[in-house]
Amino acid sequence: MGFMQASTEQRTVQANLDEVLHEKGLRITPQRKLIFRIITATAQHVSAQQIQQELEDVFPGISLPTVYSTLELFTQLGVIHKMAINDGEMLYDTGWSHPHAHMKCNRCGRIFDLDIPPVTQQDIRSAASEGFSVDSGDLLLHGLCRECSSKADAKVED
Amino acid sequence: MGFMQASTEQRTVQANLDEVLHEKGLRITPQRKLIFRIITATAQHVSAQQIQQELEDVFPGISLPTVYSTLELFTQLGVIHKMAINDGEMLYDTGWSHPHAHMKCNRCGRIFDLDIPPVTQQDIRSAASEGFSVDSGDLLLHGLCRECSSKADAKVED
DNA sequence: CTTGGTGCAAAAATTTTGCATTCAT
DNA sequence: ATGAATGCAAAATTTTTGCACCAAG
Repeated sequence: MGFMQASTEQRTVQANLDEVLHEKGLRITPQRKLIFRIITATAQHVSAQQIQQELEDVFPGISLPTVYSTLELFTQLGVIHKMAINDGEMLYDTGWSHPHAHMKCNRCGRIFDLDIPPVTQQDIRSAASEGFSVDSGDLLLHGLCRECSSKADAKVED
Repeated sequence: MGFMQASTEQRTVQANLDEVLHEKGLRITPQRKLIFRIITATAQHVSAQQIQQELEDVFPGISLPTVYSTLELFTQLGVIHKMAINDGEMLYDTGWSHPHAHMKCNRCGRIFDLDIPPVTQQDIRSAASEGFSVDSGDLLLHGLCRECSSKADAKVED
């Protein structure tokens, strides 16, 4: 449970990835480093497609299967967090960013990060009382973002 | 726990659907009634495929597109609640069941209902302070269910 | 009757799998 | 050198779309 800032600690974070990979006897490939860098550099969560799109700029020729396998690896290593928010699309966050909830705007469809703890100690205790041991959790709020709230009769733009 | 009995309240709920449909000038078709009945009769959330599978037993020949369009209609009418929990799969709950969180077991993959309010007043206030107006929300906890907790070295069975 | 809903088939979109090639160690 | 990771293509899944037919109001 060590949280760190995304920008200033970038080097540390990158080192952390190398360390984790090395510990597990996994290879430190440029693809893995780049994919990880994109995720950590992005303030908000990203989708697999977004990652592949950004990769095209700096490292053309990376395939989606590689992106997916890397994301799956990172998820299992615990360095990123995977969640189903958009309809059939998985989104990815840094695993050691401080816990936050997500907000999906019903009008524009965008997803925002909210500085709200998604899981409370109360949640964990309540779940435990029903026999569940909680490891992590995602809170997705639905409603209207600031922009869409102000223009009450806006249309869907995404 | 906390859910309506399939038989006692079923009529009321069913009447509620008819009412909503009638109010909006929408047709009350046997497919819609059946799909709705399945969702309300199911203690837990269901997927589109589960619904279609159950439909096959009592009303063979219902197509998945019909299931989806009906689910989408119900969602927009507010009589059911749609959420992305399983990887690329949407799950559906009754819209007027009392709010509850969901728990996904990392081992067996099953999803359980938890008697925990997914969204707190604090969440709503916090979101409002950032300019968001919250309409609803989903809380998905990850961890181990009771069964999988007890048998520590169990395998994935779903 | 008339409009809207259903069913079928095919398309779209996201994620997964298999295998030959390449590269990190 | 060697075995794991990548890239490509194709498959698997879930969801959406278009059109002809049928049924609810």
